[in-house]
Amino acid sequence: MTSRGLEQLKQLCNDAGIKLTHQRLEIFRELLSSNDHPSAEIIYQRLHKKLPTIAIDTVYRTLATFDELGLVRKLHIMNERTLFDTNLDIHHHFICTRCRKVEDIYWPDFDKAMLPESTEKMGKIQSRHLEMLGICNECLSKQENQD
Amino acid sequence: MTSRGLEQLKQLCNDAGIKLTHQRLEIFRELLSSNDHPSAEIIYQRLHKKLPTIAIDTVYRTLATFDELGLVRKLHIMNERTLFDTNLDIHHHFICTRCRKVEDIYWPDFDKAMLPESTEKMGKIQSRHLEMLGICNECLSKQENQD
DNA sequence: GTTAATGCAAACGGTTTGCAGGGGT
DNA sequence: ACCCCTGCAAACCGTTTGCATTAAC
Repeated sequence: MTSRGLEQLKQLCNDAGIKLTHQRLEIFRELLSSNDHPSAEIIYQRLHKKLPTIAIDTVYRTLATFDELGLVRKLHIMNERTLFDTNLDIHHHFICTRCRKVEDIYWPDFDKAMLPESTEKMGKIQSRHLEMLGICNECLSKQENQD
Repeated sequence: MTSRGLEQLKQLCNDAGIKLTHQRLEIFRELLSSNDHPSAEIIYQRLHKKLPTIAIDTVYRTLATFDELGLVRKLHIMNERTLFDTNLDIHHHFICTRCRKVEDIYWPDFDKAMLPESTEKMGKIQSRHLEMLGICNECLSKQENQD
């Protein structure tokens, strides 16, 4: 959600004909400052300090709205709760199978690469997303310390 | 689940020290004949004709066991129920966002390709999985017919 | 003032678990 | 005979929905 400001939210709400409520603004602000890939639950917890009356279903509803507006993208990784990606640039993900951390990966050469012919025959491809599973350095070093 | 037979299941159960029950055998047999990516529910429904007394939780438990044995692989796609992949060869997926069909894609050149340096620095990568989202030809032609 | 959005609570759906009885070794 | 596995039912947990109230326009 880099390089976007609160002004843009106002504009987007206007264009979409929906109201710019206090909750939407605060959830947007929270997403702006998120560098990770938070779940609805995590966003709710972080927001709860500032907005003690906010309900978890409002967070879900707002994230669904933001998804429709193209402000966030849903991630379905492992069997966990849905994560929300605020980075709209074309990118991919490294996922630590141990601590479940998700990190963004940029690989422009791959994004430009032609797909195999067999794939093109299956239908019209709209996007490609690469998931790399492994163990992150943090977990690897923890493992060494245990030995 | 190509190129594997029931003999292998017997061997695997023996090695793992678990029992080769009627249910496990039938679920394995069902998976052998699956060319798609069925959910636990679908496997349950298909099996119900042959084994009317089988319970859905047995299907879940058995699939979890098979996952541990490396006989199937879980797929977490869109926000749906978990799908089970019986194809253990290295491959990727084309996913139709309209009808939610999942098709296997082989791309050996990509499997051999070096990852960007930044990725290697994040940790030890164990596998990579590519998801291509789009509209399948079947859905595309349905769309044309509607016009 | 009108209408859409929120908060609350209850429902939902896929998946998991505790337990007692049954089947494989 | 032993004990793991199954079937049944109930719990579980993330997410969604119905409804009355509240707040944005």
